[in-house]
Amino acid sequence: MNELTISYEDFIVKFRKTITSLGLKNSNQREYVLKILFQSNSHLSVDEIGQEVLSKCSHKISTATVYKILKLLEELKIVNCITIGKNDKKVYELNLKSHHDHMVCQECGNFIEFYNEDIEKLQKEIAKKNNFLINSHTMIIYGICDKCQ
Amino acid sequence: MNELTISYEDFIVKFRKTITSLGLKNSNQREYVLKILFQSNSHLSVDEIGQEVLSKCSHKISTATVYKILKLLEELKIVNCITIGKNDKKVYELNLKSHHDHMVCQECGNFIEFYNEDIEKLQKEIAKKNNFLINSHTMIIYGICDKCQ
DNA sequence: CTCAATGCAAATGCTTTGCACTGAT
DNA sequence: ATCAGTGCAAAGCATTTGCATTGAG
Repeated sequence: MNELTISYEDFIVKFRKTITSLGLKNSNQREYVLKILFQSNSHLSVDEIGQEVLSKCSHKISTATVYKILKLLEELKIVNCITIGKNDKKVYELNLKSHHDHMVCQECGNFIEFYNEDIEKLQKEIAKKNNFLINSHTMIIYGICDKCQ
Repeated sequence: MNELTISYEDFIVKFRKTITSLGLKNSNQREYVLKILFQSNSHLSVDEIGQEVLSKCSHKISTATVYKILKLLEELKIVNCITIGKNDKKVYELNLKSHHDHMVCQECGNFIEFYNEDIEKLQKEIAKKNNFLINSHTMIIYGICDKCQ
């Protein structure tokens, strides 16, 4: 589920082109956030991204800026955001991975990612039956993971 | 999807028994909220519940109280809460209906409910494979509904 | 040089909490 | 009479916004 098919270098070059083609300006902050997301295997919250930028890039980044950057990246479909769990925390991940859904352990908070072709197919069928045009979907299974039982 | 198998009278009598058996005290406010949820076909936000209580029960209810009541009802598994859409609004519905998932129209905000036995089965299989104990799940398909296309 | 991006602080919105008062048992 | 429930206002968070400053092109 986690094999990225693109190197960070290629990814960032592509990102710079995207930014430029939109008439926007790139910034170190944007690349810091992307680097952190690229390196991370897990889903990160806004605060976690800020902390990681500080510790791994030695740069204090404003929380407001992180929000602004993530908003842009979401619009560009470069990151995904999911709202998870009891406290409805929002977490972000790069959109490089193929689509997948999540099982969340209510004990330890860890995620298991999964993908099931048949479920995707069934979703499309249901949508078609209701003449509903699918844009995206989220599916989260809550429970207790192997370790925590 | 919407056929309730219990009358409001029976439902509220059962609720009173539950409250009493827990050593709690019932209140008009709790019954107002339950009545509104019972009457409603849609998912209501906290504010909407407050407004409906005012207009249909002629009683101004404190928002804090609505939150407290909903929290209790969630713990008692009497209501479900789902977080939906762009603005991550929380909406509530009675747990009387059988389990179902949702399609949300990103244009008009309306929901279509659906239930699919095969998807439920597949979820259970996936969980079993990962030795994950399912507690609950949410599945939301985002897109554009029939009317809005 | 120009205009977008950043960063701070203030503002907003949703939810929770503390506490005095009300009301159910 | 007792103790839970309510309602208000204040406090807490997460997120957004306004605006002056910084920096990329």
